[in-house]
Amino acid sequence: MPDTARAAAGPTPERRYGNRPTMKDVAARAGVGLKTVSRVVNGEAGVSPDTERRVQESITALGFRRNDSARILRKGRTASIGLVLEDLADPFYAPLSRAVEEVARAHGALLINGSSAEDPAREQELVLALCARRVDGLVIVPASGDHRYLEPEIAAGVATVFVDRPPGHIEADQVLADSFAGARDGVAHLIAHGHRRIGFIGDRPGIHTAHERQRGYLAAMEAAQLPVHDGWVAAGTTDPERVRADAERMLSGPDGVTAFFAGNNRVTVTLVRVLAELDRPVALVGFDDFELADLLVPPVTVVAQDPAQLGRTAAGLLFRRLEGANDPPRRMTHPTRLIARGSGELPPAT
Amino acid sequence: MPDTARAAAGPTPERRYGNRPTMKDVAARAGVGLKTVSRVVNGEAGVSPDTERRVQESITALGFRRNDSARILRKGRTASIGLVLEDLADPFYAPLSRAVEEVARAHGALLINGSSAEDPAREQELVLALCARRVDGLVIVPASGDHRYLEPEIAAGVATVFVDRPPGHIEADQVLADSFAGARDGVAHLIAHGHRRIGFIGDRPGIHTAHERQRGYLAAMEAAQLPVHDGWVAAGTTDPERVRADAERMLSGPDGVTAFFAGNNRVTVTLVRVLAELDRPVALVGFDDFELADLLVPPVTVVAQDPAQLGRTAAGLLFRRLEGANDPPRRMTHPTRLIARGSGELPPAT
DNA sequence: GTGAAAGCGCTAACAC
DNA sequence: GTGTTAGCGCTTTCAC
Repeated sequence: MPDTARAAAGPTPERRYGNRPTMKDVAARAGVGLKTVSRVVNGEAGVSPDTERRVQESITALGFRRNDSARILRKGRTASIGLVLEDLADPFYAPLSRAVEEVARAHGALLINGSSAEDPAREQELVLALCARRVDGLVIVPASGDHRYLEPEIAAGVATVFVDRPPGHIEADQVLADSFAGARDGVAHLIAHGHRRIGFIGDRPGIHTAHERQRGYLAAMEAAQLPVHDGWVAAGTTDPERVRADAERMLSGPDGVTAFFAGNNRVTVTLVRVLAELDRPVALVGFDDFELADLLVPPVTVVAQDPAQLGRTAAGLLFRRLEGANDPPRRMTHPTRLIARGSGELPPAT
Repeated sequence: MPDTARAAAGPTPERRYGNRPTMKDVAARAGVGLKTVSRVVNGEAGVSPDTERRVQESITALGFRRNDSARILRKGRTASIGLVLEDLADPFYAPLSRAVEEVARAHGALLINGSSAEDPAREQELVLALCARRVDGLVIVPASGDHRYLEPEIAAGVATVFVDRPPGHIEADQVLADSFAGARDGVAHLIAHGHRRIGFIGDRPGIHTAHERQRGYLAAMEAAQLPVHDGWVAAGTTDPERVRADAERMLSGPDGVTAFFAGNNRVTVTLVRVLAELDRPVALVGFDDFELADLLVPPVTVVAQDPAQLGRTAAGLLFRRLEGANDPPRRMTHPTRLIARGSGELPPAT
């Protein structure tokens, strides 16, 4: 009985991957050696046209597809990178993720991604799972403040780039927006339009960007020699209930604030809702641009950053590393841009 | 020279994965057998506390992390699923993607995803790359109309679920929203508010959902015995310029439309912009809900579907298959929900 | 131009 | 409890 028949007939041995044919099967059916199949599959030279045809026929007939798991094991490169961020569905991170994907694609790599849900333990679990898969590199939007768990991985050669927020307690490439300057300029913009009592509502101050934006707010107030009352700064979750309660508190009383600076897009949206219910105009500048901001009434003035650009830069840096660049870790800071649309130019209510 | 020393010293052989230690290295350093290390790493029983401690120490010292590529090769399961959709960053698909991720996570699987950019060739390329990685299953939002290329993969046991749009020329599980009924009811809503000249602007009719929604529009008009002029139906890319041009054409002249039904969220948003520039009110109902729809002026009436729910259902179906369910492929249709907010209840301008 | 043999790092099966 | 062996499906090396 020739090999060809043996491969096709008989009691099929329990095979893995739902009984997929292997190169060996293809070789047997085509009556060639294993290596020849490998050559054809990988488009290597040194196969006669006739042999190649026979192998191709065998591949099609058997429905063969190369098993990249085995290939990866042998080659040591997975041609995949990992992306861990807070929430894939967040309108800020979705374009970042998409940009990373495009860069990966341009380099022939697949993207594995996961949402940390702002939970440090989950971030670590995801990152280490990706390392176990031997992704070639990682792009991380940190949820955790301590990344020493990554030291063995980085030492072992996993390229790592942090984006949007810096890593904790380790040195690594990072791509950030200038949160401090952005917030400072946004608040200065409100001050320039006559506001003296300005509230700041931000995300949890443990988050680097949130902290920086709060610093920016304080810097602008101080630069204008304006006092900041205790109740004017609120930081916590971006839960709408919390934001609403803080906003309403800041607005109450004769000394209520006449303007808000919102620390991120979720806070901004909640504030838009709160302010829409008031009978007096209250100014608003928000950090992060968002879709339809220009269609609201009044249109919302924002400090915009470009998430897709952050993602592109981070992924670019990552692939530079993968191609061998080994200069010291660098921090790249992207500027923000104030977009005046109306809500930030409202004068203080009298 | 004992094994321990041999592993640690001497001219390090060129190893892969950036010179990562293997179980063999861990075993040598701990002075135990390979299988014992495997047991400890995988939390299997049958290791004495003392041995376990030694192995753990060795793991930490060496910075060992199990190579899942090798594990996958051996076990035949990758504990990962693939998701291919149009655009990860689209506000409709991002929550779908996130929902699939959550279900995957609950089943201990990672998610590899890719954007097809509505390009059939790119969809196929991505899907086959995922199959080569031997993902356990696939969730696909089709860009292509012909999925026969998947036949060998499905035959080989790759579980596949289509979501948002049905597959072409193959049988497979599918999870859809009821586009036809949703559009029909949305248009009937406009008719109920007195409109007789209603324009439909949709996505390319080659897309299943776009086609169904157009059918729904026509069905509602016919049910009300309303004529549909040639110029009242426009289908094409969701490019804002195209949508704007079509809308302006439909609005012009004494017999211009008094209301629009928009085929998806991108069209809706462009129409909101166009209508905001007019000096007369024009009614609008859009397919797909979107953030801030309730804050626009007027608030936008929509036919809502729940993308996260679609994703959850699809992923749930996928894991049912992975757990062995082999009943015939099924189609699950989710109902849509009309949310009246104002723009769809405007009467026809006189 | 082609193929045989070794081995990537792990787990399964079985021995001790 | 612990270790040895074989082999997952591929690529690498080297011989023909």
